[in-house]
Amino acid sequence: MNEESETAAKESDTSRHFVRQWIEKDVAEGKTGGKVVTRFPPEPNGYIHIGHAKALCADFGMAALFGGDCHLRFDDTNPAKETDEFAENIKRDISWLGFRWSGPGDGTEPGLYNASNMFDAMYAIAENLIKAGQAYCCNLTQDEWKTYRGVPEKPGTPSPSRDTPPERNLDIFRRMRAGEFADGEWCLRAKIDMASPNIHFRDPVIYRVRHAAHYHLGDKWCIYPMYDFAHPIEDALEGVTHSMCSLEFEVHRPLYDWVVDRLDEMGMLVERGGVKIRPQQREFARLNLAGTVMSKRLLRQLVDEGRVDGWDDPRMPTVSGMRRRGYTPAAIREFCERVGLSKVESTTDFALLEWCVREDLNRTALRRMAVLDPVKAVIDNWTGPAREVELPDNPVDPAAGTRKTPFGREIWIDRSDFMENPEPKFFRMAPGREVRLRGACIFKCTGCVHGPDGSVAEIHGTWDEGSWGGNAPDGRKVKGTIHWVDCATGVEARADLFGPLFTVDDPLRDGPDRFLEYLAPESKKTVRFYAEPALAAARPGDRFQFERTGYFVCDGPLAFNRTVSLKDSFKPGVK
RNA sequence: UGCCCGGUGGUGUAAUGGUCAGCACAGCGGCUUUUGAUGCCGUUUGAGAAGGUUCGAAUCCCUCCCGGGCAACCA
Repeated sequence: MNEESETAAKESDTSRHFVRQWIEKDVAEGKTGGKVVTRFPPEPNGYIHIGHAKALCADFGMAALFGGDCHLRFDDTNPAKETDEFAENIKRDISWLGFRWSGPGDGTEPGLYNASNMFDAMYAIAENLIKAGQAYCCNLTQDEWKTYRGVPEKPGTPSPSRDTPPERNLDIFRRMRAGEFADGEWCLRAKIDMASPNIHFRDPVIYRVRHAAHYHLGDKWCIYPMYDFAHPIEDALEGVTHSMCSLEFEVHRPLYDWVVDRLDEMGMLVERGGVKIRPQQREFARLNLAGTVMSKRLLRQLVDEGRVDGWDDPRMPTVSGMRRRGYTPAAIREFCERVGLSKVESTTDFALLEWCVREDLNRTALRRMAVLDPVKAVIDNWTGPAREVELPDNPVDPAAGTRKTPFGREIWIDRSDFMENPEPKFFRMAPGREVRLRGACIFKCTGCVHGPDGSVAEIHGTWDEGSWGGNAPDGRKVKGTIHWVDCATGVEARADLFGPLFTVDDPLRDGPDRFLEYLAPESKKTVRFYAEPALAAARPGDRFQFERTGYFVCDGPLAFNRTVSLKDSFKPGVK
């Protein structure tokens, strides 16, 4: 397939989603001033996960598609739980996924913005609002406000402070900033519509008092802007044209537009190519993955309670977990593309992610032989010295080359490749049968000896010297081919095997307080195994296919994590 | 029960008033195979319901049903 048709085939699949059509239209109508600008705006209070990867693909993907910029913006408007460590990890994870932020930036580095670097501007805008009679200070308690705000079906009651004159509001607001009030004592509200059926229009809080040190600005501020106020300002001041977020923000959109209107009135919208850039928000469905949870709070709980070994535990749906699991950036991106973008709330099969991972790894991972559940097989008629077999490093990519592997009288094979009393359709090793030892020779099993507990302790057999290389000189067919490791030279290593973290597709079926009830009792299993000598050279991060077994990633000296098993159409017990 | 959003095979999606509703994953069957992998071929399964507009509706309108969101000084 040539490059052109490949692109065409892809476009017919999922890339013409509603977001793309929306941006295409705006570009055609000249609303972008010649450049599409998007942004990815994480709050640095946790690690990003596969759900963020979907947003990343949308934000960076759309910018790339239209030749524009995508900013990375830390939405650090709530100092309570934000840290530099989280911010740095987010940057590392985004880079690892292959995305590069671009654009002027706010002076820290190109393409990078921090909401906190716009606090001065936000404060000035708030004062302008007060002067224009569009915002007022309110000292109702949160409980009192609940009553004033009312219920959606009926109009709310105006705050007693609603008609305070601007001069007094300005005075209180400045005292809020000066630190004269305790948390919650006063706040600043936008004066909009107490009768609106949209609760977010009923005089929302836009600034609150919060005596907490900010991870970058320390104690410079004791008042902080709320998301609904800050986000449209950030977008506008950065010249963002298309601002994408998840579905739950749909009802916030009128407020987003209200703030943008105010900025427009104040003449604060940036101009580009002779056009005023008016940022717009659209919403798409979050990613849900069957068999896991995606909420930052719940993931944090798993970490804090020691249910997993950390944010980067290979069972976690975090980007750092997936990296340690051996997933590739390309596979994760491909997965996100295939999931697509829509407004339908949905749950994606884990199988699709695994397919994307295998698809990528099949092309790129070097093959090695490793026996995870070893049992010894002895070639009783082997008399000569040890030999070497040469095997392709990757049969689907001849350019990967070959490697040599020792072979001798005693080898390890996998316990599951031998059946003393073979069931129907089992065509691996069994007494009286021939099987091919991959790359080496045809082996005829003559029997086995048992250990004290009755299990198979050692398998015996003979080899057909004329079949060296794997094919019988008389042309007879041998259906089964199994992998092996030479006992004399094999290296011992450790592997962690992972299963689903939860026992059901939807761990939240009984609500977020009971998801731990569905935690799988044994989602991680550690085994010691033998592998061909070439595996000893593996460096952390190297990915391999253990032939007939699965894909593994090196996680330390002679330590491996199973990324995903190979598909296996052999169904034991099925006739 | 106020407002907003959404309903296409098992799953995720495409189509934008005009061929038998397409693609992918999963499933199933077959061929190839020195990985029961990969590759290749085939195949099962779908418009939430009822009306209406139209020569023609997944697409437009209406009613109903179902699912989700919104009432933090979180984001």
